[in-house]
Amino acid sequence: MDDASKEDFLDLEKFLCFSVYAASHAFNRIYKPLLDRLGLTYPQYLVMVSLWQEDDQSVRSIGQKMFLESSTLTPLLKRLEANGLVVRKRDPEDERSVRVRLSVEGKALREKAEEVPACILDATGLDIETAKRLNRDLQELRTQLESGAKKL
Amino acid sequence: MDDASKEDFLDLEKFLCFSVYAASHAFNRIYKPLLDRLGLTYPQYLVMVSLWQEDDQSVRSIGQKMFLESSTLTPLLKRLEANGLVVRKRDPEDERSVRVRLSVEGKALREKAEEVPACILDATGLDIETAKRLNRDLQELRTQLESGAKKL
DNA sequence: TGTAATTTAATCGTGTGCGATTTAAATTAA
DNA sequence: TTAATTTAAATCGCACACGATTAAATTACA
Repeated sequence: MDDASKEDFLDLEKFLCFSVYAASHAFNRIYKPLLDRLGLTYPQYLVMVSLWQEDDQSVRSIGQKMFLESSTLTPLLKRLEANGLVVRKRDPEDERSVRVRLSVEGKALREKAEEVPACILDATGLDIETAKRLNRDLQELRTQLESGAKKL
Repeated sequence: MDDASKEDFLDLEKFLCFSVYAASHAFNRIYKPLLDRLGLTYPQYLVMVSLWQEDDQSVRSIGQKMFLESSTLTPLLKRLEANGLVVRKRDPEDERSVRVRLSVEGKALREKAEEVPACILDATGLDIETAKRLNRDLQELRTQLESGAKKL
């Protein structure tokens, strides 16, 4: 590797991983004022979105969709429960599993949350098509990284 | 908004923010085994990359490049110092500022870290051109989000 | 000159995230 | 049927990440 390439490898701006990292934080920051009004954090909001799409999921199911461990989800779900948005209950069919259900308040919050995605899309400054393309590329990237993880 | 669009807005997979969020975690996970060998976490690695590119920076300077607050950086830098990779010292010219310098060990670690970016690029399964394009798109997105943040 | 405003790190509290371990329940094997 | 294995959550320790606040140094300016 020549010196120029070495410099390239050390230029933070050229790190794809860094761009993803920084963009993720930027999203977090832009969501914050909107989600504060709903009394949600960003990961909590994503869990609620998942539950609005499909109520009554197991912790495991939510974890698979969000790529999170129970060690992350359990405390988060407990906080949502403490805030009265969901109810956690062992599945009588399989006592290992915990079902997460929306409460009345949790369902009601959906109305207030409906304006959020449009606000965000607006803030990205992207047209729908570009957003969709970027979305696809990132999903592919994530899939690749997950399959690549085994080799390292 | 008709019902179909409403469903769209609730499909987690269609959330650009979620794709970024998930890809960011995926990067984190794939870096872990590589960085464990160097005794670094992922954010610590990014700080080291910044210092390898330009040694002797203030906390402020690192924060600006990485879009992080001192509340995040100070403990992280203290850990790097505890591990003998950097030295933190008040700037005699301006006592408000803290200069962060690589130690001999910190400089030496660069050799061992040189193989990392190639491993990662390989794991993304992307060719250089696609990686560069995605990188540019994400940088633009971040810039947009930052300027959009003021409006919300 | 002296006081107000600004800048820079650090500190604190809250909430993720993850790996390793633990506990309990369910499934499979012997 | 018991025993071994697997699975699902929860728990624990550690490391970010941020907002709010604080303390100290510097700068602005009246």
